[in-house]
Amino acid sequence: MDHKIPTEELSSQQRSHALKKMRAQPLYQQVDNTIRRRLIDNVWKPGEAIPSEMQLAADMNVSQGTVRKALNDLVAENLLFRRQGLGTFVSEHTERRALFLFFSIVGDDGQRMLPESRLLDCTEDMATQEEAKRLRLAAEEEVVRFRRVRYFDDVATIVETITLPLEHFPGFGTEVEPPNNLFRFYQSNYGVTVAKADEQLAAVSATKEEAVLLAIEPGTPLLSIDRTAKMLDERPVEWRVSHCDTTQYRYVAERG
Amino acid sequence: MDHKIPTEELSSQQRSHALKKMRAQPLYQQVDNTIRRRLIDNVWKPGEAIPSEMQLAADMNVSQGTVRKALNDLVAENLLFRRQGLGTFVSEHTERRALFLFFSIVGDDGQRMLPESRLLDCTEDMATQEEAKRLRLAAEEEVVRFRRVRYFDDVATIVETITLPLEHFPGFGTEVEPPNNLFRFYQSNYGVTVAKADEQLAAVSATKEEAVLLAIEPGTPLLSIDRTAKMLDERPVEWRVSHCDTTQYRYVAERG
DNA sequence: CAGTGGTCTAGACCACGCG
DNA sequence: GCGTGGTCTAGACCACTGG
Repeated sequence: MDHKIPTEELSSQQRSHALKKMRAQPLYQQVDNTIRRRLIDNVWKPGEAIPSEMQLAADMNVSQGTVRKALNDLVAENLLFRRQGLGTFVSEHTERRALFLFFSIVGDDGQRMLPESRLLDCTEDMATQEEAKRLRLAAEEEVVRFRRVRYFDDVATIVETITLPLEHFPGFGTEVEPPNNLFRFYQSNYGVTVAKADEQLAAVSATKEEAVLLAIEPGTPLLSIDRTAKMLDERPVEWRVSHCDTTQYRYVAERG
Repeated sequence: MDHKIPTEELSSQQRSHALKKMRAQPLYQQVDNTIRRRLIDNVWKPGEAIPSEMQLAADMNVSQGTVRKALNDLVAENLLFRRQGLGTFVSEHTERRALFLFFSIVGDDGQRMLPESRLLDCTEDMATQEEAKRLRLAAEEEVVRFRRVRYFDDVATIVETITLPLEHFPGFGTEVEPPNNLFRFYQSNYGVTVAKADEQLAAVSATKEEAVLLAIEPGTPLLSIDRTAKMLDERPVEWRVSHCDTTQYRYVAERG
């Protein structure tokens, strides 16, 4: 920060100029980081409007254009969205967001829909070695582990095993049954916003139990989707392994 | 592009202002489309530098900032890349690009590498109904169809079936054997640039033939990657179905 | 050194949503 | 009408590259 005049009697504009030279990071990245931090700290909550570009620019002693560039990046990451004439808002985990951002299974016809869920079991336990690794937990930490079957149009299609660090989800599953849209539930009840997810896919054989649950033959090929969901600050918060019968459904992706 | 030229004694600023009102499309999108068109028409070829931002701005009678915004979008789509101090360049299908943009299989350890290929067969034929649908071909069009096995560290892992419209690839496969990096070959030898690809994944059982080729048991679950690759103008140019043994490898994706 | 892209500002006007 | 974001311009200075 320095590109403004290093003298005494300075207007706020001149002041920030004085500090803007020799900056290690571009101004718009500093603005980006500041805003990101406020999202992580829940200073601005999902669904709410953040201050206007002009307001933010005045607060941070930068021009509107610089704020705008920072906001553009955050909008591109789906952390914020804009509505012309209204303002800039913090993204929420709506049904639509879940469907298009974090759910990649579609019907043979390309139809997108969220499957219904039926809970199989839910227990609290110490993290296994694999769970600790995926969730970056220290040894001996507690987790909630639950499984469910998911249905498209009443046809059982997916068996899911989900592990959550109990630290971030106190009392999870002991009071109320986990709802179908988990990400929205994490956000509204625990202040945990899922921002990104890494997925690893492989083909596996249906176990006997999976065969019963999905009404298929044991050994039928299933698509395994191994997903780690992360918060705004990149910390993992959910590990989910979904085994999906792809007779009538497909996992879709776009590259390039 | 119209908001310039047709007046006599106006400053360029006045001129552009006078005609920039009431435009249907933002200026930067018109610039984007113009540049995109030149890429599609191979006016600027892969690897080459395009004119500088200042030059483009002067050519199109817009400000550098407007050109910049258009270029930013094209860079975000990986169609162009910039090198500070040097210029803006048209992207090429390098090994690196193939690996990170269009190849999603990684080792258990997260290691990325391109597998070697061995051609099984290669024939010219009429497009099947399915092929015509995937490649958006009219009835009775000719295609080249070939299959190959791909090896990671000399271990057979993937069986691929690839279909190309002969129209875009005259003489393909009859003269030289298709190389390992096909996209680069399409680009350098046929002027066909693959810009995007849609993928559909499912789990399938290995056929007897696949079992032999991959040295596995028949019925072993394989990951099926059904991919349609598209040119800059969205026209499909390659249909590829890869059946991958995921014992030691994974398909990776990132969401959100 | 000149030329390129990268950052930043200041200010104009437009398009939209709401009271 | 007013405040919001959306587009566009003009011009400044920085950082990097090559000759």
